[in-house]
Amino acid sequence: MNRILIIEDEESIAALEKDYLELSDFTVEIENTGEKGLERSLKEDFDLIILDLMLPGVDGFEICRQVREAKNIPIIMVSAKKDDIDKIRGLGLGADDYMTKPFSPSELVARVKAHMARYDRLTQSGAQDNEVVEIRGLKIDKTARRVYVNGEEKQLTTKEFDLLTFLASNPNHVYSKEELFRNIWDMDSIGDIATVTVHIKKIREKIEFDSSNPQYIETIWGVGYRFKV
Amino acid sequence: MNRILIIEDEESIAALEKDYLELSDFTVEIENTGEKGLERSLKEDFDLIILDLMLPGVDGFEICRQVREAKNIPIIMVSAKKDDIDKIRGLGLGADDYMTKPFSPSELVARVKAHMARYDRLTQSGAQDNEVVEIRGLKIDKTARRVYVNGEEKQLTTKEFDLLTFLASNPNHVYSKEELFRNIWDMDSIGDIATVTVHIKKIREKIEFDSSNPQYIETIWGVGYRFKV
DNA sequence: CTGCTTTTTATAAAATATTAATATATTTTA
DNA sequence: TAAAATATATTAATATTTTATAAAAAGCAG
Repeated sequence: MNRILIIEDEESIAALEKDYLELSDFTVEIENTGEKGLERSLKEDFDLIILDLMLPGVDGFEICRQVREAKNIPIIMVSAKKDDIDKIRGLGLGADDYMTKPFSPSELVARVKAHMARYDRLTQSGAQDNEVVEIRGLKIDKTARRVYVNGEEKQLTTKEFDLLTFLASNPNHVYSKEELFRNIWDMDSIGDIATVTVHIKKIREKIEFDSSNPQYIETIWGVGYRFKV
Repeated sequence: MNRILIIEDEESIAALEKDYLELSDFTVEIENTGEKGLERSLKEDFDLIILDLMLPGVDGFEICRQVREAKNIPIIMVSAKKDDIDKIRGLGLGADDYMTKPFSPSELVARVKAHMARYDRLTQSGAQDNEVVEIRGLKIDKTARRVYVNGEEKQLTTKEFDLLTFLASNPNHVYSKEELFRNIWDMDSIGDIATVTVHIKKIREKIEFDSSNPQYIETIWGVGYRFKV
């Protein structure tokens, strides 16, 4: 799944871009201010950013600079003034592309695709050993032991991570608390299976939108738990 | 040193491009035919290719396709016809950029620089065993065994350097203390993994701004350590 | 011997895991 | 259908584990 963040204060333009990109199966989110856009760019896990230059608050130059300092993802800068392009280049901010308004949406889509393809080409070839499980917005990077929900990283503890990873790696399979305990805890550890319940609750608190109506880990009454796929 | 190959049959244009690029300290070579250009592209080790579409013999489309099959280096395609750009895109040949003649030489230079910078950025950061690792202000020169934080050199001892280098060379990967010990200490050395902890602390004291809130080496409780990328 | 690095040891501090008690929800049974 | 029985959810207190820190001991090169 490819997530794109559009940072653009003109809502109609942002909405238009979003529509076209979604037709090409991208997941698109919009922020209207520089502050929010910068914050989410750094915190969440987007695959590409479309960045307007003129923004209320933090401007595009500064956002580009800060994002590039932290990440290598493609950044496409958008500006109404043709002169700005030279300025962006001159500053060496590390933007990957520049478009002047107005532009055709299909042109934007073409460029987005090209940048993502190149990014994949250049980064994937560098032996990536990360084992990743991804189901409906939940992404588990086993090597890095990171968990993301819709791109946002969640901090799980060791047992929480192990338990979630076990369930997510065997989706659609119902495990009793005893089975979960045997699989995740040490063989010889004598313990109460109530601790499984508590951990499930904690995981839900962290990854579920509505913890009392879980969409990832389901309770099967009288039997155990199941990761819904 | 950055080597560029220009594949272009109009000698005057090729010469002009070469002149400008050499002013920016690139090493430039020219081929006038598709055959020779393709052969050298595959055989030699260029950092970027500027490729004219209309060529006697093998045309630009075919050259682009074949080079891209073998290498990831940036390819800038040049054409006299604006319509060709859509065609190149449509074919998904994996060209990195397109320019229509006539274009200003400074424009070309700017694009060449941008593409090389991106290429370096994306390939160097992908955990390879480069001699220099650079992540968010931390620079490790493995050959010289020097460490810099925001340009300032820090004096690390042998073990500290080895441990930091190992982690930074495999960023985003969580390693247990046992794994770190096995990888950095001699196989047969019987030791306490507590020594890993102590070294981590010492490294943090030297490279972190706030040692108790580390931004390079993270602690993954109950599991080990991870170099944050 | 001397100064530096590395390792060990002990203790403090931090984070996490478990237990236990209570509340809530679901199923069973009368 | 209501009460009882059972299972899970929630919360908070307690226990355990893990790591950080500091300092001493051991090792080592000049």
